[in-house]
Amino acid sequence: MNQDKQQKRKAQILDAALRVLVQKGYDSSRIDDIVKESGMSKGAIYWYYKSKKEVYLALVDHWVHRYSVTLNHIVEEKRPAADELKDLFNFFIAQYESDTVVFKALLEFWSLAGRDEDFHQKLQLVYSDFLYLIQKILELGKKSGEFKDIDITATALSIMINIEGMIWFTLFDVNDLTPRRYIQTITDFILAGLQKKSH
Amino acid sequence: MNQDKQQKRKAQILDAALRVLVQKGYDSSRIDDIVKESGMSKGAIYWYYKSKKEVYLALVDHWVHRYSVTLNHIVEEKRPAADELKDLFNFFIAQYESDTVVFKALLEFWSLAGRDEDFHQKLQLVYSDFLYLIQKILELGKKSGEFKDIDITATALSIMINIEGMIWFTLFDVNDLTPRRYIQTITDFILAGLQKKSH
DNA sequence: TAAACTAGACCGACCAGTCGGTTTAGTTTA
DNA sequence: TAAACTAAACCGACTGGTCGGTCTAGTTTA
Repeated sequence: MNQDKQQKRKAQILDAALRVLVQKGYDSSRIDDIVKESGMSKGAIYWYYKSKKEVYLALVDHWVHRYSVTLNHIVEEKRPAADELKDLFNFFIAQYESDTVVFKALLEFWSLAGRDEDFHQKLQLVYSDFLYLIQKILELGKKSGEFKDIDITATALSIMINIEGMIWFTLFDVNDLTPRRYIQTITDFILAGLQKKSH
Repeated sequence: MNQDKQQKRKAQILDAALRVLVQKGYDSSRIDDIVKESGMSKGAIYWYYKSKKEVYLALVDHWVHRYSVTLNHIVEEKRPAADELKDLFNFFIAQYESDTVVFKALLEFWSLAGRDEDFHQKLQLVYSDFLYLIQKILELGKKSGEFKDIDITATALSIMINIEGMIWFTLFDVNDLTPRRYIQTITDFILAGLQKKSH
């Protein structure tokens, strides 16, 4: 069986695992749920992954890989820092509007990171990279004279937290506030705080 | 047995439940863990609460009640909106610095809200109230002419998300960034975005 | 024909909640 | 005031069910 087919099979398992994860949470998600959801057999799942935990660790990698391609692309081409930030926000809006399930899963992984060292290590790395990426944008804006002299680390974290905060919309209602309007508001807000007055 | 003793017993259970919750997560937390942690017997716990779920639902109420006293106090006395906001932030810094365990538990409750209707309803209410409180402060600042004409709902949510974002520090490391420095940075940031230029 | 499966029985560990019984604190009786 | 009584508070062994992971015996795919 070729690599492609194997990748498809793995993706089939991970897709099922993702759906199960957001419905039940990690601890209450059953291998048999993944069996049902994926349409594969228990044997097949244990053929590709050696344990339940391995499945979910692979799920993190799967999505990190998907996201990092686009994210790195945003920073690579040199443009005004403000535009790069906007692209970043827009990417996550688009992501949210096309499918909220990944955001829901994220919450579960945060929770897991708090009590499992393997998940903690993996996510620590993911977030270090993500923060580094935002910091690069901020530094760029600072060096080019586009941005004020702000605390880059703290600002980067705030930006990240506001993006991750979209999880909130998957959980609760806020009057008629949409993620799009939310992100647009905080984009304006953040840029107002960052940019030097141009007049 | 008098009310006081009963309340003490319940607090003893809830304290233990909180510690167990952050160590194991909801689904993997065992009644026997609470037994061990509280020094009480299984029978005693089931005497006060009819199920595991009831214990944790009571835990939410317990802390909501504790927090709401202070929070409402901050808004009650009429002072400049910026000062009220600062007090809000300072309250959560103090809270975090004295004990991070409640922040960790919060994450678990968010996760639970995503898959359990009872927890969802309870937290929806908690957050509606909290958002309402922040909105009141923002409206106050707007009416008094202290603040610009911002999107109150979206700004309130962003403030809340940045506060809740302190959870991040219980999970991961960011270079040498502390919650205090983080909150101070975003306080400046937010106030800069909100306040009218005073010169 | 070897790898990639399917179906599902099975094992051992684990655990929420129950229940029969005991203790404690307080009240009534004689 | 001491014995008898009562109900709340509490104890912990036990049960019925659950589930991750294994394994077997056969089938399909490339």
